[in-house]
This record gives sequence, C-alpha cells and structure tokens, in this order.
Amino acid sequence: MISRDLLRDDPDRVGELLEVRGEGADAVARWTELDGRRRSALTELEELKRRRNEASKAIGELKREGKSAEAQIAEVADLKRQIPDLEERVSAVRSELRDLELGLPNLPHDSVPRGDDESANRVERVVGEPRKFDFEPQAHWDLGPALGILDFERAAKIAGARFVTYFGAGARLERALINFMLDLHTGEHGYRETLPPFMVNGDALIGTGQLPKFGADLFKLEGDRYYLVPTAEVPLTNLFREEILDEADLPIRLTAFTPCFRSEAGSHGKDVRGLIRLHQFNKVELVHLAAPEQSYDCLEELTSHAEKVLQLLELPYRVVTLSTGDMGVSAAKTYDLEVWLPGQSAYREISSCSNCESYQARRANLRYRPSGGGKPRFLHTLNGSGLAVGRTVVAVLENHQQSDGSVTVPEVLRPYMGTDRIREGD
RNA sequence: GGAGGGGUGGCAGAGUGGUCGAAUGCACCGGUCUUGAAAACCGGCGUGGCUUCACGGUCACCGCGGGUUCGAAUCCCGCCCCCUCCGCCA
Repeated sequence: MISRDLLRDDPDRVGELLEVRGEGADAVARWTELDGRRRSALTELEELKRRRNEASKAIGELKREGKSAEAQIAEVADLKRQIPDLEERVSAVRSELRDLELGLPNLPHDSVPRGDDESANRVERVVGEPRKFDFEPQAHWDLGPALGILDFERAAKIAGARFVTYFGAGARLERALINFMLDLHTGEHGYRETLPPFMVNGDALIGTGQLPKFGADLFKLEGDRYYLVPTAEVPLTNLFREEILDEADLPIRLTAFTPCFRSEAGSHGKDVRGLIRLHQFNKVELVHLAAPEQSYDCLEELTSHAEKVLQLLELPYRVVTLSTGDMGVSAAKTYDLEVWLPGQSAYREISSCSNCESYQARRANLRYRPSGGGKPRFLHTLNGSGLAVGRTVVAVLENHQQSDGSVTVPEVLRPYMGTDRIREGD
C-alpha cells in the first residue's frame, strides 16, 4: 500500500511514478476523490454520533435524578434513523478506497531503471567466468534422466506436467543444498532459522501483495480457506503482522526452507522442459524486517548473502537490477541473480532480492517503536531467495558436468553429499 | 469429531448494563531525593481515524462480525483463536 500522506501531499509525483509501473494519474485522481468523500462523510457521521452520545449520557443523568428524559429519547431516536444510512455510505467509500489501494503497485526507488520490460534491466556486475567446455555440455533435462537422478515422466504419472521426482544422488543433492544454504545463512550471515506453515490464510497473502490481484497464480485448497505458500516470503513476512516491534531488535533476519507451490497460470509453453518452472519447488528464503533508514543497506547485504551461495558453489552469475516494468508489485527495488547455464547458454534467474520498503508493512500492519520513543512507524520488509534449490540443482549439474556424463560435486557440498562425484545409478 | 473453560492496555489482572478507554500491580519515560545508584515519593505512559496553524476537540477500538438497548467490555447470535478432557491419529 502506498502511504496516504504521500498520496495527499504529492499526488503529482505519485501519479508520475505509478505511470512508470502501468498505473496512471487517473488512479491517483480517483483516490483523491474517494478520500475526500470518505472524509466529509466521516465528519458528518461523527457529528451525529457525538450528539447521540451526548443525549444518551443526559438520559442516564436525568433518570438517576428521577426526571423525565422524553426530549432526549426522542432526539436519539431521530439520530438513530440517520446514522445507519451515513454509516453505510462511509463503509462503502472505505471499501472502494481499500480495493483501489490494494490494487496499486509500490513506487519504484530512484535508482531503479525505467522501462517497460526486462530489456531495460541493468546489469550491475558479472561474477565468475563461464567454463570453457571441450565437449558439448548437456542440458539438465538430458543429463539428469541419463544419470537416473531426475525423473519427469514418472512424476507426471503420479501428479502431472511440471512436476519432478528426484532419485538417489539427485534427492540427496537437493537435501544437501538445503542444508548447506541454511547452515551458511544461520552460521555465517546471522539469520534465525524458521520453519513456518506451508499453508497460509488470505490475510497473509494480502499482506505480502499476492492477493487480491494474483489469486490465479496460487493453489487454494478446495472447501477450505487455506492456500499453499507460493514462497516463504509470505509466512515469514507476515509472522509479526499487527505487532509493534522494538527498534533495538531490528533488523530481524529470518531464513527458512519451504516448498513453494505455484499454478503457473499463463505460462503455457514457457520452460516446459526440466525443473526450471514447476508447480512445486524448494526454496531457502531470506527475509529482513528493517528500520527504514537501514533498509537499503539491508538490501545490499541480503543480496550478498544470496551471492555467497553461488560463489561457494563455484557458479558464474550476474547481478541485474530489474527495471520498473519487470519488478513485482510489492517491490521498490529488486536485484535478480542470474546464474549461467551452459546447457542453455544463458543466464537464468535463480534469486530475486527485493526491498519492499513499507508497502507490505502497511498491508500487514507491521510496525516498530523508535528507540527514542514516539509513535510506532511502519518498518521496511525485504526478501530474497537464498536460493531457489531446484534451479541450483540445475546449475550444479550443468556447470560441473564432465564429458563422461558424471558431475563433480563442489567442494562445499562434499560433506553433505558424502562423495565428490555423481555417476550414473548413484 | 465430542464435552467444558477462556480471549481486556507491553505483561499480569480487576471489571457482569450508564459517571469505563477501562481499577490495581509490574515494566517503561520524566522529576524529587542521593557523591552516584538503588529504594521511596511525585508526574506521565494504548492504537487508529476525523478536525485544528497550534492548544485542543471528537469518533472508533476490551479476539472478529452481527444483534438487543436511550446506553454494551458487560446481555444475545455467528465466526476465529487458545487451553483442558475424551476419541482418532503422526
């Protein structure tokens, strides 16, 4: 949600920034109009309520003194005829205003490149050199099945398209990566390990911005009010909703492994092979709850924590700042980490690190009390993948494959894997 | 799934129809006292909205939503959550 103060004080600037994100100045104009209607109706309503309260109080006093209160009772009766009407008007305007506010995307940070799509993204740095192969590197969807560690066809039998089953060393590799990432973030980067529910309610999804607009991307349990989490960002960020935290406790850094469930509606024909785009995948997530003054430092740190995973796994990657047209609705600024995939000769997204500033905090009513005292303020929320585990498996297989079809296990994973090489049948 | 109990301010905990946004204690902030600290004493101390240059005024909030009443933290209905016991299950 965008700050109401900002909408009121500087509607032109908000309109201009929204323009860049596909919403126009007309949305701001509509907001201003609704807000005005809300305020005038509210003022009117509260005046009636004040008179009603006054009269009721008088009735009590008069009765206690044994006097007649007929006049006051009549006045209250009269007011009570008018109040429900006005109340309805107020709540109608309110919900219209809320619908509008919940539908508006966040405003981009000044440092974000403006543009309509990913072609306007800005490459910040390229880290590591793509390896030179003296043979034709295979894509993981050939390599994995050949090794007998990834099975898409059998997964389709029990579930359908866009699912995978790991066998043997593949399953172990997934588990090794999860443990490695969690150990790194808790041991070296100062995160608290968290294991949240994998199902959440609608309020949580409104809090982080998936609802009301993107319900089609989610799996909802039939006949129930639960949704499967599309990312651990949802449970983690909402964990402290409706709370007022102490500034001294910020930033709160949480990491969690969860599966993620996405319907991938509207992505037919995209990434149909392999485990790039599945209905269910695993992810280790990083979340910061930060004071506004520190949140952009936090974004750099969080991103560096995700990068560290790639570096230790000896995977070449680049860091990209998403343009205004390529960012998610909640983000004010997003860095994508794109890992090099030799099988596709392309950099592909493996992590997305965002500062949502106070956008989600407003929706989830996530606040903190400043150390110096004073009113509670909205904090800033950040999240990033540290990393998407399935895609990391892809990157490890493709980058560390050998000419004989085996895969060298990166040094840091060997204690977790119990081997330095994955061979057919492992 | 069945039976019972319970959700009040940062915490604990009173309050069963009006003068209750709410006693009291703890915590916290400011002050007095003290060489300093503690103790003691004095004062302050919820959140949001509307209005105001400001002082202030006002509305709402006692899990959430409805209802009864001139008037609801208090009575009635529905829902959510927590606890205990039984059943079932991992």
